[in-house]
Amino acid sequence: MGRGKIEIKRIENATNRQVTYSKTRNGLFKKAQELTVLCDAKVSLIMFSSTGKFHEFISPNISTKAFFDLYQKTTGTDLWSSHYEKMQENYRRLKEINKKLRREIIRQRMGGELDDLNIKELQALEAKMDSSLVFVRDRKYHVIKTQTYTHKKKVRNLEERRANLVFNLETKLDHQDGIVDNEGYYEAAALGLANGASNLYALRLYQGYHPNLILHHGEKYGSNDLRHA
Amino acid sequence: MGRGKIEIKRIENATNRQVTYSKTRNGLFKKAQELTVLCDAKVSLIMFSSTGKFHEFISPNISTKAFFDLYQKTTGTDLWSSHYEKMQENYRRLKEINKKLRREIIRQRMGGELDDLNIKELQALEAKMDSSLVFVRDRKYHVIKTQTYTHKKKVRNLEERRANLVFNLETKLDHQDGIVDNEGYYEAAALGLANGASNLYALRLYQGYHPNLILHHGEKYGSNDLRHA
DNA sequence: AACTATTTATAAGA
DNA sequence: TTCTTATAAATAGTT
Repeated sequence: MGRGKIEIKRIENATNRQVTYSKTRNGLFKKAQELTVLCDAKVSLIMFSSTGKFHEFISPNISTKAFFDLYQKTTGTDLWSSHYEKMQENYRRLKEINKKLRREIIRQRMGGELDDLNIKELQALEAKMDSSLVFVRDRKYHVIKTQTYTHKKKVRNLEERRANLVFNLETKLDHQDGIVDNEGYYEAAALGLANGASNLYALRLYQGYHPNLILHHGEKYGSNDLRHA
Repeated sequence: MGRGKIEIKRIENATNRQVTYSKTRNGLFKKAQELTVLCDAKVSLIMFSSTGKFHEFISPNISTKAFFDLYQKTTGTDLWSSHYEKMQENYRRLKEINKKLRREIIRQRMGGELDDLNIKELQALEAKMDSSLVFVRDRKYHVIKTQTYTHKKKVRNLEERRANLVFNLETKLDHQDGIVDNEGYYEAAALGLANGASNLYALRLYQGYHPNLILHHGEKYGSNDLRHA
């Protein structure tokens, strides 16, 4: 509107463009202000000219921050998310470091940083460590005891099984006489029961500690029940 | 502008207000759009009606996020800071918890959570604690030794000083003969040097541990130099 | 939502 | 930039 009508396209003349920007900007601000008052609305109007100049209007009944919060709440968008993510990434990283430190603390802190402690603190620390050590030792002995007991139980189980199998085999052989001699021997060998081999296994098992090893040997007996011993 | 001029104040009639809001909003959007094209500007226009209805225009040559980033960069304000602060507060809080946990770990972890460790881990932990305990004990003994040495030094110092004072007093008495007998005795008593009292002090000091106690007694000798012993 | 009389905004010129 | 002014554009009140 004015002396002549203009086409809505970029004004190439920089001066004209600047003038039009200035005029229209004022018009917009005035209208925004009117809208705020007349209609009790909240308006945020921000603009940057082609030369980067910045102008802003915001309704006086709200702060910029509150306006943006309202904007986000209304639109459901989260303009902070990228910032959040960066911080959370940082947060996770530091959390991981802390986790590592926690582990390291147990192993190394005892040896260092004692210089800051006075005699009382040192005595308290010593007492606490002493009693903690008792806990650790108790636990260790308990584990060893349990493990030994379990091993003994397994061995007992194996020996019983061996005895049964030997008994069965002998009974079988007794009943079948010499008819299946070779088969009988083959079976006994396959089961690891021929001669004193089984006793050797039992001895080893008693000395060994690793349960998996036991099970591995146990499987040679063809008995899955051992897994639950 | 229209059939009649209106005063720029809140329109009380809700329907009229809504109509005016709608018309003016469209006008604003049109102008914002024109400004964007004619002047190659970046415009953000956001508004909320009195009933909370939301409408937005943003120049197509920029995203909302980029616009806000530009806004912050230009204005120097940081709309994220409050969010940052909340997170940082949370962060600080968790850091404090971690700090406490770290201390607690040293004191309590040894006694608990041992159930998850196997025999090898227990043995390693026992060994580590054992050697750590040696460190603590060494440190404790070192502190005790240093403290004892310091005490001995102080006592030696006190004894030297006492000897000097006694010597000076005797010299004084010798030179002044019986003229100031009473004064001399008074002075000696005030200084805590009469008869064997000073020896008792020295003995106590040697047995005591608290430096302040020593200084307190030392002050009775009227010598501030003892503070630096 | 349209109409339109009237007000308001502004293009061009100074 | 600002002022002026002719003219375009927006819109208050009405239908």
